[in-house]
Amino acid sequence: MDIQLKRGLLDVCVLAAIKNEDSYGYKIIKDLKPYVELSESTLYTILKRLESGKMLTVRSAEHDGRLRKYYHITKAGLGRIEDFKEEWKEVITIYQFVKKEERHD
Amino acid sequence: MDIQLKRGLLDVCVLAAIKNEDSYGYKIIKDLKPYVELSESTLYTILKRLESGKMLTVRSAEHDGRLRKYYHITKAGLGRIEDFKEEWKEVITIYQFVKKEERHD
DNA sequence: GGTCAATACTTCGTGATACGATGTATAACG
DNA sequence: CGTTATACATCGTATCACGAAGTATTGACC
Repeated sequence: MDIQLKRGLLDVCVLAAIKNEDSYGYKIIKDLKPYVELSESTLYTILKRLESGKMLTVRSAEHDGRLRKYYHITKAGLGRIEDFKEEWKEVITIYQFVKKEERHD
Repeated sequence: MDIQLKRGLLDVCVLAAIKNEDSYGYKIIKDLKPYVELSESTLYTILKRLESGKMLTVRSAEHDGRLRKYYHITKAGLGRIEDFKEEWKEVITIYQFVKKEERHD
């Protein structure tokens, strides 16, 4: 999938992935795989961005002797998803414009 | 509208704007305004990118003593729009994932 | 017990790109 | 004659997704 097209989607996807249940990096990637593929470097960049934007909080926990960082969505994070859904209406309008411009010859 | 969300849309919008009729910079911006706002610097960057990608061809013409550059879509440009429509199916899947992850409490 | 895949997180550098700022030049309007 | 609209161009910057590379542990296979 085109990178540019993903850009507006990834942040919200990650938020959606932790919305119902706290999750951690590796699991987020696997959960999103059927919908969007993203590399580890991309994910961790996103998680840091979302954290500094107070869209989520982090909690470290040990699991089988290995460290795991669990991410928990905040009110702002939930708000971000709602904003996205609003903006989606504009996106649909744009898509319709692109589709509409058909040559009927 | 969120810049990131626009990123995958702008190129195709510009192509759609010249699809049925050759157009020029200033007119493209005005035609797109109801759907997406984009600045002149952005547009001319896009037009150059699309030109070097052979998505369109350019032709200079005088209009009322002023220079105008008319842009004409190529086969590749039309193909780009079709590819976009295909990719859109994936985008819809992603959107549905984001929407689906609702908390039902 | 040694090798390898899977799990899990981190850092660095790079290329793509939307935008504001700024500039040039002409036409139209009052 | 000043202002607005038309029309195109360039430069620098910030944001961002990604590949590459690295660290470290667990578990399976032979």
